[in-house]
Amino acid sequence: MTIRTRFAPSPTGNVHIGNIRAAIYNWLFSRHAGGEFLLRIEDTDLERSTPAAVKTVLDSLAWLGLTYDGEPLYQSTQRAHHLEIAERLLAKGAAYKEDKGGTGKGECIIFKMPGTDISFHDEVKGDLSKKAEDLKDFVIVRSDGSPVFHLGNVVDDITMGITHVIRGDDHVENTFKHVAMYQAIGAPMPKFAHLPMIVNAQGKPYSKRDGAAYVGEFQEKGFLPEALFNSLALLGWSPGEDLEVMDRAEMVKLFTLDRVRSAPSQLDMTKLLWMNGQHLKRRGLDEIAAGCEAAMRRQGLWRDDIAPDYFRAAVACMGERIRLYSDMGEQAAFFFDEEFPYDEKSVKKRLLKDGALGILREELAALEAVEPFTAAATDAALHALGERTGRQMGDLVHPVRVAVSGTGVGPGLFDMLATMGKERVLRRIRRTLQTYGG
RNA sequence: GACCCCAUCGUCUAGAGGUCUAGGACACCAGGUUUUCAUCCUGGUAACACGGGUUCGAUUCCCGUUGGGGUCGCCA
Repeated sequence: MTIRTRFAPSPTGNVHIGNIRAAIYNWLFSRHAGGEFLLRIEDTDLERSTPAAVKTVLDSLAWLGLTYDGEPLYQSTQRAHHLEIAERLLAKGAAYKEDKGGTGKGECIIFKMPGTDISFHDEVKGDLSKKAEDLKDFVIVRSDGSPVFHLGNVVDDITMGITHVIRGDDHVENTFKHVAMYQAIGAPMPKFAHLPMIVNAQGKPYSKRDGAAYVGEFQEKGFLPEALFNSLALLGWSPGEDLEVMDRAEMVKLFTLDRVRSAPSQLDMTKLLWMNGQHLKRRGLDEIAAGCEAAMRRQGLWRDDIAPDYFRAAVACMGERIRLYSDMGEQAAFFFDEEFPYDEKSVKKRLLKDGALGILREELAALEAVEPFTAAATDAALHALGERTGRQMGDLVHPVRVAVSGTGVGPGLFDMLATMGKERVLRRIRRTLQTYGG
């Protein structure tokens, strides 16, 4: 029998990380078993389930590389079938009609619980059971004739041939109802696995107030999909042997449900950031440059006059200082903008002290003579100047750094100078001298 | 409130009765490398919620307490 799992989101316009984590586990589990991973769009709430909302789901899956088999099943197309099953349950006496009053008007169809205790084996939580008196009958078809979640969910899982239902912890209580339905319908029972919630520092369900809660937000911030994937997979699952940084293939190979924990866990943004850096290292310069460019466009920092080669060189120069694509725009915009701002503190500390401007003038002269303008050559020139004047390298390096970048922190100075090129460097130093030198 | 579930360093976790003076990672602290920052290297601080059992022996098994979470819709 082929293992078949599914992801069954109801499109609301946002895909929560807890939800996508469930998708990741379903995907990992089926790919590990050589089975299928199906997609079902639970779009019965027509108001919220707009084409745009569906697209958000599809985009999130695609971004994370969660490929699904076959075409997505839209639940709204199954309505007739749902109602047919409801009729059959009615005929069997497993359901009954009643006017419960209250919200609805008229009769609805109610599923009759069997009156016995119900138990099932959860693949991560173990044996779960509930007493008959704690189980209540529930509506499966509203008085307006529309099927309720429980009916559609179970019937669709049966028609799709789902063998493993892997979903969030918030569904455990529903599962007792679902188990009863499978029995009443006479369909083979899938295996169930309930995943712990992702919570915030207060132990409450993780929400966007805790940083970012939707897949799209992480994408916008410039996170790598494989880093989010890796981090989310590790929230509740561990392959053992102290393995942490993995690509999808490694996780597929190692993933098993019995190594999934049943305690809720917090998402730590700092560790996610570290994870992102780890995965960034595995990417090539071209990919990183492309990601940084996309991020800068989103940040409104991209300029069409940035030469591709210069951009790549600047990204390479920043090296591992880039942990997030958005870092390029936030930390290294000075590479491309001649109107870069000067950091006040750095100016005070490095330019307006102890004759620093005088040193900068000498350095300008020394750099003017450097040809070709390589990192090694500028390095040598400033070292020579240092020897000649008996100054520490620190006294020489900092004024130049602030003069060409406006900030006291950044890549290694000589690499940065070589990357910027002689013309740009000299121009910036001259302008700085004019601005602050009087 | 009722029912169900959960409980190892600040965080994510390893640990499936002795191998645990509890291991790893992030974060943090100290030192080193570096012109700055980041990276990198070395070292360090830091946890089995509590109380009872079971056992020769419990982080590991059982019960209770405490704490936390989930569910109690003609939402999904």
